[in-house]
Amino acid sequence: MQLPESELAVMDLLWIDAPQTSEALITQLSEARGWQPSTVKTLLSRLVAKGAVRADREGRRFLYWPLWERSQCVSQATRHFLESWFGGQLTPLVAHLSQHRTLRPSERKALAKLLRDLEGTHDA
Amino acid sequence: MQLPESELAVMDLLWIDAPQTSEALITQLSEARGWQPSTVKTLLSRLVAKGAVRADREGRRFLYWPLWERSQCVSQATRHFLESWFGGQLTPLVAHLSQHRTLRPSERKALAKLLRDLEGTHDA
DNA sequence: GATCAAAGTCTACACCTGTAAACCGGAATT
DNA sequence: AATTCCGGTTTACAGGTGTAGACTTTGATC
Repeated sequence: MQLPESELAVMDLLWIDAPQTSEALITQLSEARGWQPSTVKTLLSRLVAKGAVRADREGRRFLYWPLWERSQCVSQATRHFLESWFGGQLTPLVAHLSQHRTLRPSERKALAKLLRDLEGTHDA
Repeated sequence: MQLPESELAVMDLLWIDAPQTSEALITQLSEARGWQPSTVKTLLSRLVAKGAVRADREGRRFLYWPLWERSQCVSQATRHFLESWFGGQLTPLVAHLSQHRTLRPSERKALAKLLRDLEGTHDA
């Protein structure tokens, strides 16, 4: 469930659209990150090896599907991040951001709205 | 400004209280993480090497001070994390947390209050 | 059927990280 | 002065990560 940076780049593409051929992934990542085809192939192998991606043979090539769900990975990464820096709490993170001007007013408003919406939706 | 997990553990102690001797750090980390004295020494060396910590000779031993500011490191780590998973935005993170029941009501309330407070404090 | 090209597998290699033992120099103690 | 002990420096070593070349296989083409 742990995804290093470069493997994440591959997963991100598969989460946007699946299945995809290595060719498609190579094209996108070559452009977006300047990676060589080999690099992408290696990453795909590693992802398949760790069970994050499934490779279905389709004729001569493979079709790659993400097996790990994005939301799962996000949860994991988020938990880890908050744990490491904010005692596992979200509030201190927001406090930090606001203290450092990193929380733009638009974001603050969006957040406030989101919280207002939640207030009703969720149970007490 | 990048701090791997284990070095962060050392910094966390120095951010709580500085300066500290290696002995003090070793004691705490031996207890908290089960690390051998050598491990802590290695981490201190690495931190000094990368300029995150200063070692001031005091008689036979050193006193260690954090040079990197916690808030700086937090900002860096946060930016990186949000960038990696949420397109650099905070709102999607909160949305994710709320969708996955990871946002306890108490946290939600604390957050709402924080945002209300900010509303006045900050400029338009 | 021989050949080519593309997709996949193996090998590589340097750097980072976690974890720690070995060693060394000087201060404290006997 | 000899010995011990403690803090600091060096060396170690395996596993993960970024990045990619070399080699292999297999369908496609001449």
